[in-house]
Amino acid sequence: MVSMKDISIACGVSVATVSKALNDHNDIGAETKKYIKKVADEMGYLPNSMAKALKTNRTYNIGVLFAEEAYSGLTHDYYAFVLDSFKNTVEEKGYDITFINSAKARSERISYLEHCRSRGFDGIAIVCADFYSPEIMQLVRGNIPTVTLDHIFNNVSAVMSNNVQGMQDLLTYIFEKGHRRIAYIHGADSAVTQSRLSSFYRTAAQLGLEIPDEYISMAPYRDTTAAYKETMRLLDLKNRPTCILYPDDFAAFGGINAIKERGLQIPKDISVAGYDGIRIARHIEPTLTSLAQNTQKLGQKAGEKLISLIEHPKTTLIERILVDGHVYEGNSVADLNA
Amino acid sequence: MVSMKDISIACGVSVATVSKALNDHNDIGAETKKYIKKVADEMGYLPNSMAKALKTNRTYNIGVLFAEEAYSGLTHDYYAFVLDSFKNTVEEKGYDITFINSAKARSERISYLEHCRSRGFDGIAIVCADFYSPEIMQLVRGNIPTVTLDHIFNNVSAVMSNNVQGMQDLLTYIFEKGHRRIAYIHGADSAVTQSRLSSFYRTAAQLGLEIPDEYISMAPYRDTTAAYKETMRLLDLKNRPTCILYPDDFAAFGGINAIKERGLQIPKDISVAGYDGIRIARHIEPTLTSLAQNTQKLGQKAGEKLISLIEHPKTTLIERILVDGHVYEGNSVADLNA
DNA sequence: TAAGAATACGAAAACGGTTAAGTGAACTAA
DNA sequence: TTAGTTCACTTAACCGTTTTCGTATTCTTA
Repeated sequence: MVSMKDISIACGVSVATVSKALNDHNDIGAETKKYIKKVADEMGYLPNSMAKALKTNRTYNIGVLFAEEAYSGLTHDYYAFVLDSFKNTVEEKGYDITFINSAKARSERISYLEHCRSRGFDGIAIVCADFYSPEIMQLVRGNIPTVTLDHIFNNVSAVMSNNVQGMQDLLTYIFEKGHRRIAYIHGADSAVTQSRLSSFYRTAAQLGLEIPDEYISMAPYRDTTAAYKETMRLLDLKNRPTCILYPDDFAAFGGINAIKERGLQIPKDISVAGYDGIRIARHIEPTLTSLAQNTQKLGQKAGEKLISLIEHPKTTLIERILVDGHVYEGNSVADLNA
Repeated sequence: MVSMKDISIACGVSVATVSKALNDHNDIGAETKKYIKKVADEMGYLPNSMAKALKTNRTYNIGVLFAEEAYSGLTHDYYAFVLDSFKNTVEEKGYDITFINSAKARSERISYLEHCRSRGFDGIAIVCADFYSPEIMQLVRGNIPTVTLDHIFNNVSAVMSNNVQGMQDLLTYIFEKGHRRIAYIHGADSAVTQSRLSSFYRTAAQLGLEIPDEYISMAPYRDTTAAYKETMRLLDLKNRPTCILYPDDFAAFGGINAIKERGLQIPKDISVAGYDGIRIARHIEPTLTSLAQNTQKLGQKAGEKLISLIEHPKTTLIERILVDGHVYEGNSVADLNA
């Protein structure tokens, strides 16, 4: 690898001059600057990012935390899209992204925070994780610029999908299609679930909808089997709903299977709606009506906020950014007005 | 951040002693070593990875290249699973992974190779990319230990899913279910497509199957619309196939839609099979029979090979590793023997 | 024309580690 | 006793940058 020293020798100047020339300091003559840059280019010079980081305390590297459980991090449609967008946003600003982990084979395990400190990440994004674990708590208190997704900590910027608006829009859409008996199988307890559930009730009240208790139940996110069971239960009700909302699209597929197994047709006999708007749901019959998250914007906003926190720590405020989703209209919800 | 210097002062020894104590060199007394480690621990010492890398020329960081086109990199089930497995494998060995890109905002764009050199990656994995672009060519010739997935370059280790075995197993499975009129909609031209297609023909010959030309056609990978059209064409044939193979599971959904639209039932009236074995395909009806790639093993083998190349460059041979898949038996292929 | 300012560059320390070579003390062996 | 080892630790150079002070030269300006 050719270093500044090599260039300085080739140019007959000091390495200080080379450094300043390449960084466009203004105490270097225009001629010299041009010459040094030309030589650097010809010699194929590339800055050594470790050396630079060591000296400047800036790595231009962002740590991203993804749950380590399978089926929930990288391999989940929603998170993958958010990450992709986040990645593109920060890379455009000259940052790289590295996954945070706690492996560190050679000695004993280290904590997430220790990993981040050791790597000198300029900032970190917590995309999906067990937000209630002590390790995550330690991480967010570690004084590294941080942004979280879909979870709120004190004093930490967060980008959230607007679950209140989302559920409201979705329920209103279904209501306007003429449905009055609407069931909601919500996900396991969490801040996100709380938002959606309370928005569901509030919107229902505003619309003058009656929601019997038996219409509300729980199935964990992405659990097709549980959704299948709960759907069966709903179908057995004497006064069964005309539409069922699911925790997410994946779970909705479990429900759809139950419905088909009963010989019912969607949306003729019963309607269903999902949440997330994953890609595949638009390509299979029935195409699933769902609240599509704006994953592109979620990732972008998170990236922009984080970089702002890194580069302008004094003037960037800690805030919560809400990103609206929109109803993706498939053909799984019948229009009862027709 | 507490450094070795701080510890050396606290312990009344030189920083060299601290370094050697923490790295378990054997020219440090047992007592001293224990004491230094204890103090380091109490003071919350963490090694500065940039400083270490600068001196040792080892970053313990691996660059991973993912296609930058949407719908094909991170956000694709297959690649996401491979990456996840790769990530877990190398992290267990103390390596971190960082995405390779060519953004570098502040000055003009840099090439992938320049990015890797600048970051000092110990090794790189090319998971999915346009393997024929000049930038990738430059990258693989860059003399950084490299492993590619699903593509073969001279002098570069590659981990490949065994498409020959895969197609053979899948076709044989279908044959054994009694099917004799089998159509294959293959993907766009590529090394992978070539392998599968030639294996399809060879296996068919071995089984004594007659494959009319009209049974073979092309639809790009993951293109539901194209698969839909080709399926319609096949359904219109006077002597239509009893089973259709698709380029991948995603495309298969397009085909399934076409079949359902014709009022045909799967697998009663016609059978279908996919390729990849993506998760969602196991949760919707009909559950899709597909050749499931062993993404876990693909990622793991790639990780192990790469680390071996990094740590034992002399004794590790450049090779191609084939990873077998297996037939995932859904209920989309009818048993005609019954 | 001499003093002050501006210009263009260099010397050297520093960032936080690693490691080859050196050193003093205690220990061994003839 | 003494030279040679071994042990335990220190010195100092180095990795490739950045940046603070200098400083020598040229340019202003009174």
